[in-house]
Amino acid sequence: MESRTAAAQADETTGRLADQLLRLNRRLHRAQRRHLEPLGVTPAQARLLRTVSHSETPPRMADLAQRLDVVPRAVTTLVDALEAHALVRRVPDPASRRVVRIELTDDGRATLQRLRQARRAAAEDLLAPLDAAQREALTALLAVLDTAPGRC
Amino acid sequence: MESRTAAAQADETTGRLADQLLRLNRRLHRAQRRHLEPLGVTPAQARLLRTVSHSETPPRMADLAQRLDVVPRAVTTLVDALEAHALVRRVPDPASRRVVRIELTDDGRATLQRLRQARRAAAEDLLAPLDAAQREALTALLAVLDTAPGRC
DNA sequence: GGTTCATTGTGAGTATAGGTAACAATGAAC
DNA sequence: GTTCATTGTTACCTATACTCACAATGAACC
Repeated sequence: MESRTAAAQADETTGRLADQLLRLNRRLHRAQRRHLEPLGVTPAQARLLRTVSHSETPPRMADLAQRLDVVPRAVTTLVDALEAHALVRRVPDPASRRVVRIELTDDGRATLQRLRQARRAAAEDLLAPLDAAQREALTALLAVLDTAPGRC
Repeated sequence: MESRTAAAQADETTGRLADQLLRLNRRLHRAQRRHLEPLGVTPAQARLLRTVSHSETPPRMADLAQRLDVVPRAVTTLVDALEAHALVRRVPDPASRRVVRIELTDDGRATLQRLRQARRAAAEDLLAPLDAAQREALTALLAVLDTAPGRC
């Protein structure tokens, strides 16, 4: 009987998490949009931009798709938009004519700087209620989820 | 100098959280979609269905918008879809001809049951790497964020 | 050589989830 | 009774990501 109660409790907790995450994500998305709007960059574009900047060598489209955990086709649209704003450049790979490498432009690097501040502000908006220790705890837990994909 | 390092560390943590949440949310969304698809219900519709079921009295559209933290227009679309599948019913309010109240149908109640299991399975997929204590800690942290909206 | 097969990126089209703006119907306040 | 706020909705737009199909390329194999 007690084990059933405990199990029900665990189910309740597990079920609640989905709602909490969805709700939080919606707020995060809004906060990001608000802060990124003046830069003319959407959240997904910003993420791609950061991913490019974190790569030692200019990544291929397929690399980006993998790192962003997205289907390759989705990367095309994002790069299209960023290239239209001259923040990145599609560069042919000399070694293989199939691959396209993505490079940051000077404009891209510049907006990346402003973007970091915007992101920090957005996260700050959202995370204001948590102190430093709680944020550490939260990232630690999320890191476990991110690195160990479970049954997904 | 050390304080700058600590501040930089905090910024790094704060910034990381955004990425982690976005990534996790994408996975959650996929897991939900996978599990809900056989039921013919999308994640947002499922959430609305649950919200209706948690209300003592049949909620108004505006109530749902507020509880779901979306704009009223978004609720219309969701209810349209659910009503098309005969899972909910729009009922005129006798007290005011402006308001529309949303009631679960018998079919709605039935799918709600199957839906709970699907959601549990989806959450389980995602949260497999965490033990019960960690899940408790995570919900606790998220609850703080949900209830105290910070500067949003 | 050529044939087959896998990789890479993208066009076309779709779905989901949300948002704005305008509006008609209604209720409330003065 | 005129003005104002609330409620839901019509119409349209955006962001994000998906599938499917396909052309171009490279690699492997005979």
